[in-house]
Amino acid sequence: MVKELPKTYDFSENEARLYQWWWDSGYFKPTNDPCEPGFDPDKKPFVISIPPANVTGELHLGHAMVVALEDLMIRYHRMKGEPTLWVPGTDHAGIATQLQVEKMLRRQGATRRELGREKFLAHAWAWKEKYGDIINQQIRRLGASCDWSRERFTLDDGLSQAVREAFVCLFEKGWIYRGPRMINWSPGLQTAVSDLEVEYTQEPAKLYYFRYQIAGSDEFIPVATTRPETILGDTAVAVHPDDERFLHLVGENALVPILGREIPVIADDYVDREFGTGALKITPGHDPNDYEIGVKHNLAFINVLNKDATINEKGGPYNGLDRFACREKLWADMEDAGLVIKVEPYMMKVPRSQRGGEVIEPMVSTQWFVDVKEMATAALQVVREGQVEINPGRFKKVYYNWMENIQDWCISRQLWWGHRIPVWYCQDCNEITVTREDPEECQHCGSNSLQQDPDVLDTWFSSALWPFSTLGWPKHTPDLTYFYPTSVMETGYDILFFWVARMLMAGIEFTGQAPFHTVYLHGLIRDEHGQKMSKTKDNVIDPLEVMDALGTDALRFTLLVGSTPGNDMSLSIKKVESNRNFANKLWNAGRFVIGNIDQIPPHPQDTPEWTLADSWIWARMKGLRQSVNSLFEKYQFGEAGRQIYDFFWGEFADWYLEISKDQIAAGGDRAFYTIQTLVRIFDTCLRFLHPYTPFVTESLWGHLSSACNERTHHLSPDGGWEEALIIAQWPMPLPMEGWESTAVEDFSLIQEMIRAIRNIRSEYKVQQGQKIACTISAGSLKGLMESQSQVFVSLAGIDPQAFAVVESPLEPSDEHITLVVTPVEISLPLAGLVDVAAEKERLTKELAEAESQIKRLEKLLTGPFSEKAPSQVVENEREKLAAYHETAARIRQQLG
RNA sequence: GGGUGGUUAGCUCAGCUGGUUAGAGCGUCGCGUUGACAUCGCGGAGGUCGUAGGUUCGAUCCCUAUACCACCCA
Repeated sequence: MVKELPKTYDFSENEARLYQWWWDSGYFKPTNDPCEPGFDPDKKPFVISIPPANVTGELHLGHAMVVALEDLMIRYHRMKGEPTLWVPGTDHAGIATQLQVEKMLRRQGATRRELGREKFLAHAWAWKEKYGDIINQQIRRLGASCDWSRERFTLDDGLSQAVREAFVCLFEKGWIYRGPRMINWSPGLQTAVSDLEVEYTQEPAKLYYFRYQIAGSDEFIPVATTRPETILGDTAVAVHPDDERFLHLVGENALVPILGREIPVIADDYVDREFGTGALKITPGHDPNDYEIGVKHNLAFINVLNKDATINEKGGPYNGLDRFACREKLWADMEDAGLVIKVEPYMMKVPRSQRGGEVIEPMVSTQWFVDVKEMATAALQVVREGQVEINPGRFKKVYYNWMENIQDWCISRQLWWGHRIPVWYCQDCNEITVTREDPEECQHCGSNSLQQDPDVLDTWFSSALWPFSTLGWPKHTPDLTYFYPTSVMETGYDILFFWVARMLMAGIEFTGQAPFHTVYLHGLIRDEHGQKMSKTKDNVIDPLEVMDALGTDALRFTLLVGSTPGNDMSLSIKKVESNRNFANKLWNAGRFVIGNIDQIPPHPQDTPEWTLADSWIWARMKGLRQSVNSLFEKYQFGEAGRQIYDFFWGEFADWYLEISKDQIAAGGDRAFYTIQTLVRIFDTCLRFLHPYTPFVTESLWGHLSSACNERTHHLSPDGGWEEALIIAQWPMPLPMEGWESTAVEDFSLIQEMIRAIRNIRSEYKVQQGQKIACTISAGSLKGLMESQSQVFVSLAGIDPQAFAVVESPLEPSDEHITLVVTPVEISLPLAGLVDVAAEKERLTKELAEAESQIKRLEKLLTGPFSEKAPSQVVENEREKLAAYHETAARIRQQLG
């Protein structure tokens, strides 16, 4: 006897316990492990490396989406019996973590610079030790079935070695170089950032018009700029070569306002004659476009900014002023000097830091870069040739476009937290030494006065190696040999360039193989009105709060079923609530099934005589098995989940469960085979749902399997009950046997009839419990209808004493309501209730509808349709027409 | 400037190789609670699938143009 299950599903009681049990039982580890005895290298594994979360970060919905999708894939493949590995881990997140540690230090009254590098790093590690596991605990709460014994961190020794190896390899190939280039400088963070870390926002600004005086002349060139402070770094004035207004001035010198420095007037067709005044000031030191022109015309490069974006000594009287204060001051001075023409309001794209939002300054600075051209070509090729699939496919275009126009990657960061650049400068010969092991002496002159480059690498440099560095690369470990390349890379489309593209480049370069065969990209999660979630809008949904309130399963199901690949989704608590309800519905259906197991007779007396409902639900389940499996193969997890949901709730719970009550009450073989069917269908539902809602399904399945085991082996699935649902066999499609479509058609008719009766009961306000009489005119379907009498009695509230089936058509009568459900008619003698006029109207309306359909179909079938459309389609329409003819005839007869 | 996605019921979204009466959840309206489930059941209302053309026997779906929204790249 099974213990009584509570009336509502209590997720809080199950989640942590089940998770621990799964882990303790070793289910998260690959079944075929190259480090264990009995390993079979020929079995194909399914492998995912998790997108590493920021080690000091907190769980947000983006993580929840990643985990839900990846855990779904992992659990699905595990249930299919494949050796499955999901590698978890975290990222040191250079800037983010360093900022957090600095913030903490500031509260303690210390700064990074005061402490010095070593002490600061000690604090950072301490911080990581303290907070670094929070995110992993939160990921566990989502049910992530990753192999925690293989957890990695980007600053681990092994991964650091991988970074070192990768850097040295690229350096030796000549693809890593150091030099002054235009970069994006973040004054607040005091570091360079890559192009990808800069966002451009459209903002109202001003366009400043002023005079560029020509030296030794009264003439001037009017120029416009959005950033007057950069005037201090101007090294030319450019005009268009065809611009007759200024052509005579080319070759002359212009005077930089206030500073009085002389700079050349040059001609270049880069100048847009339509924009501003048609002439351009050139600041090669502080504008990417001007930089190009500066290189082309061999202009001087003047950097007028300090690292904190104050003006340096090149700015003369403005030395020490903040960039924006300088803008004001310089402009005021120019006004006094009579150089100002006008100021206009102007919308401009302002470059802002992706982190923090401060205005980024383009600046020439000496940094380390990777020349990625060759790697990009290779990474482009694997996608073009289909070795790597990107899903949804439209992102291929985006990927191509990016890869084809890729720029060199600035990889040095002026931070302390990260992988230090493995380059040593010799104090004696000025040569550099780049080695895999920390060098004792200069490779060139043997001197031991070496100084390591102070900078660290972009965090994405180590992330790019993630799929193989986590498996042991550069060592040839058993894990790397067996599990690499991995299978699917699942992540948000927002990091396609940041990460996916770079992993492909690095993977091919360092291992000779693309790191995965499939890229699956999900969308962003927005609030219920499609707005981006942000703290300022106060519309952030915290996944932890949602899990506390409604359960992990509800959140996961919502994320998985509410989204389509690559598309953003709107999330609302209401949606999660309705999926919490779904979990509860599952629970209660489970209570019913489990609670009935002890009603099953020990043995069947005979071979099964299936009822229509039995056959129908089994046929529908077979359809579901095919559909779900084919959808999973196409990564259509949302649609698959929806279909399982609909089947479970709309067909199994709403119909079969109700019918099963009578069939169980009948006892004997009827009860035996009904309970067997209930168990089998419910078991299959749990298996299908497990990747979506692992906790409630595992919990129920445990109760189900033990109840069945205690009762009889007749309830066991083929192969018996596994020890846990997480490792139970995934339901594969079953071959069709030919009887299925008839069962589905017949039962659909019964459903339609029952709905028609319920509808009329509702319209005529018949009390819920009141049984009514019913006569069915069934023609050749008399046998079928008689066999379903109990179904009508139970589901349509029919009085069993007054249920009759006749072959002949029904006589029209004012005492009865007649429902035409072709090919049958139902007569309900609602004594005293029948509103004759209303009935006439209802039937007339139905007739009109049928006639209009007849008209439409006749027109269709006499037209070119019947010749051009496939015969099956035409046949379907013919059958419909015939049915409408029949319906119309029956209604006409009733109308008299 | 180049590109991508979206526009379907009051709201949020499905609808995957074009098949002829377009689905769900939530909301809404009516009825209903002593044995699986009120975190529920039964029933109803609600959409000329952004607009205009085109292809086709047939278009929410394909093509062209266009409007609006969002995003990406420069």
